[in-house]
Amino acid sequence: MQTLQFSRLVLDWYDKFGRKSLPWQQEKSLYKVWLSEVMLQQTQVATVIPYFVRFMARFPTVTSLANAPLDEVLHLWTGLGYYARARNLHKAAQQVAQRHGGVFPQNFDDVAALPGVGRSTAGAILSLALGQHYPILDGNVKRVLARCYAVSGWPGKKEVEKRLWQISADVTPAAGVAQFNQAMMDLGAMVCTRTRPKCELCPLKSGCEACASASWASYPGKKPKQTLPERTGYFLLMQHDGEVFLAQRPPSGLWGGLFCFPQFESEEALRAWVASRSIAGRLTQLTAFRHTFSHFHLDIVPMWLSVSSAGACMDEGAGLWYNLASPPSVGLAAPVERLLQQLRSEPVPCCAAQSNED
DNA sequence: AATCCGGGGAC
DNA sequence: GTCCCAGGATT
Repeated sequence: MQTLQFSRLVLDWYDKFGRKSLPWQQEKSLYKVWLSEVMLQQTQVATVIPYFVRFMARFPTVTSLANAPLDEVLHLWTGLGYYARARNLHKAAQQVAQRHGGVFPQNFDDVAALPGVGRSTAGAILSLALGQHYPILDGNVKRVLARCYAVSGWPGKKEVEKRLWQISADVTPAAGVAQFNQAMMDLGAMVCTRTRPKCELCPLKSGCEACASASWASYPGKKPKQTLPERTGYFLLMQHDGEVFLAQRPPSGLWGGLFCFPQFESEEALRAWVASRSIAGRLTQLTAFRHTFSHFHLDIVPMWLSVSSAGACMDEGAGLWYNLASPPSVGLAAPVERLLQQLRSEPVPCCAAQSNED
């Protein structure tokens, strides 16, 4: 299919069926588009919307975001995942404030230099907000192009990704880039879906190689699957009245900057930690559960401990006594949030309440 | 080039 | 349960 024909079909389809009323499409600005694009990395639209609305209400400008404490940014990000995005977002806002006088940059290299912004996100920001001529390559575009041009192989492979970028650049028109790029994402999300694509509704039906051969299921190629390793984590739920102790994770890595229960690789290590601090009380094991990451399973064993006084725990790194009734604005990992919720609904776990096990 | 980084939705 | 999603940073 000619590239000019390709873009015309896509643009005509966008006029009729494309999305034009998403929150970040209203009174469009570089700041809104940037924020939405970062939130949308590896995250679906429906999940992002409430987070985006809360963020815009709390941080209406890039400067207000730059001036906020990182803990508050992480707090608003809690549950959205990939927390490095929030740390990068905050750092990028400060970069805009310092290097660009609080005005979001409009030059590709400046935008791509912001932490958390790569080639695709930079292209999306400048094309969607300003109509600058840049291609994008997100999961939606990859799927549409891989099928239309029968590009085989997993896009995680360098060679495959390079080919898709080339095609994306080829089909992206000089005029109407904003509508075109939005349309490609809409097509991937609404028509050219992962399973059961609605080919009869697709403007590219006539030229799509996968449709012609009924082979949409083969594109894009799947990631070679691996069995996830299993690990066990013992969480210490140390409680004093209505407060539980949380320690802050190191700034980078898994759950970076978030507040979590002190975690140990074994029950012995946990007991040793408690004993070395002369903390008295009886440990009670709560119901264990599994939390799965993209690259391993974590079996979590919560160990509850009631203590008589709150203190003497601020030894290594930042820690805080988290008040269950009036929670501070800090970032929490999903399983920690879950356990805190459990403590709220069952203030005194089973056997510690001197009740029988049945 | 390969690995790391989450949580949730769709199925 | 599995797969994958509006990817980027790190090594």
